[in-house]
Amino acid sequence: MTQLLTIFDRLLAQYGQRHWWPGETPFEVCVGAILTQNTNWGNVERAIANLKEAGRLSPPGIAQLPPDELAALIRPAGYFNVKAGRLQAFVAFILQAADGDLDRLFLRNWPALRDMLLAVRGIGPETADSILLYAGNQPSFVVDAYTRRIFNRLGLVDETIAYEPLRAFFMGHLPADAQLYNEYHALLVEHGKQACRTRPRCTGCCLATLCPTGHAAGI
DNA sequence: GGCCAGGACACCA
DNA sequence: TGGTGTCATGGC
Repeated sequence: MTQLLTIFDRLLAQYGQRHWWPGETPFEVCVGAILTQNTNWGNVERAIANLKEAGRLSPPGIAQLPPDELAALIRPAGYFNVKAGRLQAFVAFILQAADGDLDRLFLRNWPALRDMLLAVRGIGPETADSILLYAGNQPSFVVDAYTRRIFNRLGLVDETIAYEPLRAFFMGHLPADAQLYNEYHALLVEHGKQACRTRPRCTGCCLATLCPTGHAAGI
């Protein structure tokens, strides 16, 4: 608990509040969560802009669009055929489960809703947790490639740790606080982009003195 | 021109 | 259960 909060405090001091997730509405956050799968966020922004311009950034707007037309709109996000199917599976789910009303959807018990989201084709654990946390404000911690890389370098987890145990590591050591989870994941992404991608070890960054590999070895 | 980016899934052993 | 291939664009 203390160590995880120390890391959080240092990241917050370094980068400040991130005000995540970028998106004007909860639905836009959900769409972004699907489109950003293994994809640079800048490309996702182009795709979302296309959907907005076409007046299709809504559950019925996406549900009623022919798959090839939807794919053409989201083309900049990459994997456009795959993601078109995933977006339509997601909107079919929320239309069926809550008549397309996300506020209503998030009234459900969130662990049960997580299982329902995971059953939707194309919604894996990271996407489900991003939707729950950033669109639904539910305390479901999001872990990603940056999280695994950073905490492996800190010597706290194995680099091959699977998604669920890594998520459980955080949720077992932190209070169930959606605002804390929100900021923590956003800070980890920022740190991953700025520091951990450009340095082989976390020397010279705000976490250096906590890093047994980089700091102690002086790499 | 190669690598990477806020994954998920099918297939195989 | 774990490893590998596939999906694809755009920035650096």
